[in-house]
Amino acid sequence: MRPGLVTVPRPAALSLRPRPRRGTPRDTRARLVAIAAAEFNRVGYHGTDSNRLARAAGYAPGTFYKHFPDKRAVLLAAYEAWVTAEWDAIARLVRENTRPSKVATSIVDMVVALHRRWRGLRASLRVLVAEDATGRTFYRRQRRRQLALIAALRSARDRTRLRPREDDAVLLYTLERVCDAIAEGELRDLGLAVEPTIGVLRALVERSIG
Amino acid sequence: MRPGLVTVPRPAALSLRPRPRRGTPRDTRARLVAIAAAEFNRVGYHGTDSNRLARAAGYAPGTFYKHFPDKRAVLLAAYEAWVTAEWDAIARLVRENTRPSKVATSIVDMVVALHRRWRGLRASLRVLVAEDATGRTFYRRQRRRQLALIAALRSARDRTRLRPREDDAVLLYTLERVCDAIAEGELRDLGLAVEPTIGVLRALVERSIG
Amino acid sequence: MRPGLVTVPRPAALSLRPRPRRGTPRDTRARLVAIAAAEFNRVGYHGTDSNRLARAAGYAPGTFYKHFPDKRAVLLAAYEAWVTAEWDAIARLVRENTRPSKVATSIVDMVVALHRRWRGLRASLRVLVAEDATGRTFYRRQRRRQLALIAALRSARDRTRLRPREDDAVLLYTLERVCDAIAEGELRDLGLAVEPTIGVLRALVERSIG
Amino acid sequence: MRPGLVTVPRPAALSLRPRPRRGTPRDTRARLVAIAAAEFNRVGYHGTDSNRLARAAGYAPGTFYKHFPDKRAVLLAAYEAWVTAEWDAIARLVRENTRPSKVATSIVDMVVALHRRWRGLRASLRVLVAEDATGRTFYRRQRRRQLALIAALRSARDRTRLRPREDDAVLLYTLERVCDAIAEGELRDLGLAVEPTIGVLRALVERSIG
DNA sequence: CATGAATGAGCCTTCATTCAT
DNA sequence: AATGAATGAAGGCTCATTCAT
Repeated sequence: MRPGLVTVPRPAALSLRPRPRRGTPRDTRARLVAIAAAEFNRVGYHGTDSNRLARAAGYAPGTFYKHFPDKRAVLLAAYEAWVTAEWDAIARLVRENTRPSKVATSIVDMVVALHRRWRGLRASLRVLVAEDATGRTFYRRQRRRQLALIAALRSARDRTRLRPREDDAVLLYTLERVCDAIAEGELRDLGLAVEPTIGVLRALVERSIG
Repeated sequence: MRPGLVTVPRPAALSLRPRPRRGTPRDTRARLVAIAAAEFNRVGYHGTDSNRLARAAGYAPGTFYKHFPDKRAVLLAAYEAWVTAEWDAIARLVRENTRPSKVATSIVDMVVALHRRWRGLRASLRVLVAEDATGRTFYRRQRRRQLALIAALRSARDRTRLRPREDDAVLLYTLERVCDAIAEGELRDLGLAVEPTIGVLRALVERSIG
Repeated sequence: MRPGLVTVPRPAALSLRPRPRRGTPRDTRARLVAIAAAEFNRVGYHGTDSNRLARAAGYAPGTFYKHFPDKRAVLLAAYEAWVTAEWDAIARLVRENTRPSKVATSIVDMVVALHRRWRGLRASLRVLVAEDATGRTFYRRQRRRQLALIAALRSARDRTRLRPREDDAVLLYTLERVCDAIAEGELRDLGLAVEPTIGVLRALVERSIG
Repeated sequence: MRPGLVTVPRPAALSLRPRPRRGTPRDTRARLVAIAAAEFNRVGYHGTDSNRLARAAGYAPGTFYKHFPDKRAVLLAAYEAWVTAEWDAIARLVRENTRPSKVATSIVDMVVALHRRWRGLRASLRVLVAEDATGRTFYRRQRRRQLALIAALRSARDRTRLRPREDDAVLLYTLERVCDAIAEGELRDLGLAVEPTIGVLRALVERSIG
């Protein structure tokens, strides 16, 4: 299954224009976010031109700025949708499986797949985090959510053992960084095998969950 | 001791001018790299403009382009100096200590310190890696060097045990990412304690070395 | 009658601003081309800077680049308008007159007048032809059009005699080069009389048409 | 025989350096002019960088400006050498032949060959003429010399018939322009045959001389 | 709600020229 | 005579953003 980021509403009626012009603000906004995710993913934050982005979504430049205060804002919206999708999926996997090793495997596999699919979007966000205070703040809020989620996931399984939250954070960073490296092709360029590396990650996650 | 990145040669003779007008290309280049490192560190890659950078180093814009083909090139030069300095320091620590736990501690402390001092420079490089193919290639070459270094360090201590290089890579990524998080203040924002996190890193490194 | 190159549309409504802020792209483009023609004519290709050009037309620099991919493109547009205007005029003269000597005289007079008026624009194009492959291609396309036009003009008058196209080309080059010399004041500097020279041209053209 | 523009003195002694550093001002100047001719011919006036030019001749940038007030001056020097060489050759041909048709043929052939060989240098001069008053003045002085030479050549053969100098000028312009067209490949792009065109030129020259 | 023409600050880069050695 | 490090004015082009319609 191709991991979709944002669901774009289909136009009710057919028209010659690529996209319907009038619509609810919600739909317009969703379309812009979806296109933005694809564009950032494809050419990066600075490689994405807000005018082109609007046109690609079937709108004029001005329309874009009616829905977002600035270019940064769409990236944050797109990224937030991405994080939400990722963690919904993870939560689902946890719910649907009981065996820790199975859970760990499917989580790592999914995270790798998502990072592969959205590596450009993630890189764009990293750029924003590096350059922009707002981006930074946003990013940390996401992290806090993730940390809370992890804690919740584990406490649902095992109420007695109390791992320090610092361990969770380190695991989170490791998972993220290594999956990025896999997605970017860094491992291959380093002459390293991907499967064993994924195996290392699975072991780490399993130990954390188990 | 504040870890310095590049040593700028002092002018041999005193002069009324703020900077010597003529010097060896080596010195000029070194000055430009030093200033560039500081500027990138302070305001990031896109926040640094090549004219200001040259002026800050005491030169005219054209001088900059006599020494570097473009803005990207100074960042790579500055970053390379940084990496070299970091790994020289690590190698020194390894050489000077015998007890694994002591080595691990001093390595982690030093890496944390360097990441703290040069967090903006590192972020700049990350931006370039995200946006530019040359930056990417350069980055991976650095990584390969690091991996080779790690392998060399360990084989010097223990020839029998063969850890897969994949483990080293994961450790490297973890160390880097977590140190960046510490340097950027992410941990604090997450309500996590820095010391225990550093403790986790020390343990990881020690296990890898020991 | 002063030969005009491009007619710039007047704004429909009066406004306090020196220029209308919004207009159809067609009008804006036409204004830019008209100003560009005048600027290139006045200070040459390298003497014209795109920002000043835009300002002279009442626009900001960015507006220029919304209408032309680069500076070269306006020159080509302006020159094309010029060539078209010139040959429309020539075709009109041919249509309106029957006596070959009359036709030859008015053609030469007009060409001299146009070259005088637009000598700087022509010189700018020559610079581009000398320096730029695209300029060269463009120039030759114009030439082909001219050659085709000449052939058409003559065949309309005299179907039997077949002059080789090489003769037409030589005539074209001669006419162009000598008119440029007149326009640039070369003849005067050479101590030559303009009228007799024009007489030579008339004779050549008449022989070609007759 | 490859038409040479400027004869460069050979270094008296062998050395590891590409060129001897010290020499008479005359030699240095000649070397610079020779290299400049080649560079302008290859990449045009604006495409030639005075620093590179100096280096190509084996000197430092400053040396160039010790011998020429500016970049323009070398172009003029190189072009003057070219014109002199061309007209020396023409004068020689006239002296060596008696039959007008033979003279005309060899003149046209040689002019075509020279224009082919030095088309870039000629184009560079045209650029300067278009953009620079000094270049213009210089160019006209050359023309005056040519006109005087033509008059001298003819009067040596035929003292009775007095062709107006205007005719000579028109012939000169035609010859020049058409040879440039041949050299630049314009004719080929126009689908015209070169040989017949050269034939037209020969006929014109012969009629003028005869 | 949507449009899209217009904005303009900003940035990188070039290259002819100088001058202290 | 030659050097070559340094200069700095200049200019082409981008793109996030605005605002009148």
